[in-house]
Amino acid sequence: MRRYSPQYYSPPRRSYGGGGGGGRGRSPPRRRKEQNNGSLLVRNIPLDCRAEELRAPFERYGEVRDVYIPKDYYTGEPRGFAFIQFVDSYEAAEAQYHMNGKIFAGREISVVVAAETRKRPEEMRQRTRVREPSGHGGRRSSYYGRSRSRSRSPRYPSGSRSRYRSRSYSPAPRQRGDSISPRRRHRDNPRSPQDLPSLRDGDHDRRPYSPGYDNGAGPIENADGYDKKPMREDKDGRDHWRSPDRASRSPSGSRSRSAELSPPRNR
DNA sequence: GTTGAGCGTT
Repeated sequence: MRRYSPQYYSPPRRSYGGGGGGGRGRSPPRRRKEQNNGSLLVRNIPLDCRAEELRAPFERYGEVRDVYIPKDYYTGEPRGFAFIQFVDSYEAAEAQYHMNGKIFAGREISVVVAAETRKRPEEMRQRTRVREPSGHGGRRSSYYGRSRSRSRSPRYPSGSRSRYRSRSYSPAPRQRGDSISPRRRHRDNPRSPQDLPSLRDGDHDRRPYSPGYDNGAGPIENADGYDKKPMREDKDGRDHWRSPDRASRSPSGSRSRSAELSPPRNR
């Protein structure tokens, strides 16, 4: 058995001077070809900052593959930081070095190298949801006050696989000649015979995502007192709306744990 | 091929 000598081992702190918690020291102190995966973490960005706006200054240093602004899973509010994934990690490092401490939108942003690639919902679940120790019923959700205002209902997360996916990311700008799908064969589209007529019309600006920034003021809010359901009420809409547990519900009436894993409903 | 619920702030 090899035991680690009690030598003075300093915990891996942020190696890259993110100056702010970036890097997280998750990366081992080992010298690697690149100390990043091409992902940068940008902190201190305005909440109403758009991915495109962020991408612009960063693209100067390299090709940005993706820009992602994580939002609260439950509230849907931006958290004030963003991830910028570069195609080349070297460029990412350059961008990090140059953009770190730069003034963006009147704020000094901190750019650090991201730890790793994005996390999966599964990981997120464990992360955001504290797993209570089995045995004792000590239910203590002492993680950050995530569900601060649960007035708003989440955009129907993965659980509902709805197409309402709020993608606040802006995919890499595809240069012409490299179209992802030159011809999309529509299998059956009874609803819209034409698939996005004005989408690829000339040099239209790439607007892959229209977030709930509609009015800028509030994301998506139905505080009008109007209890409008986000989900579609189309006739076929409810057809989709089929609880998974309902179909596979055990005859014994045992509650599917799907409900437990499911995010907190609005009520 | 992907995945967006990413390391965070009051």
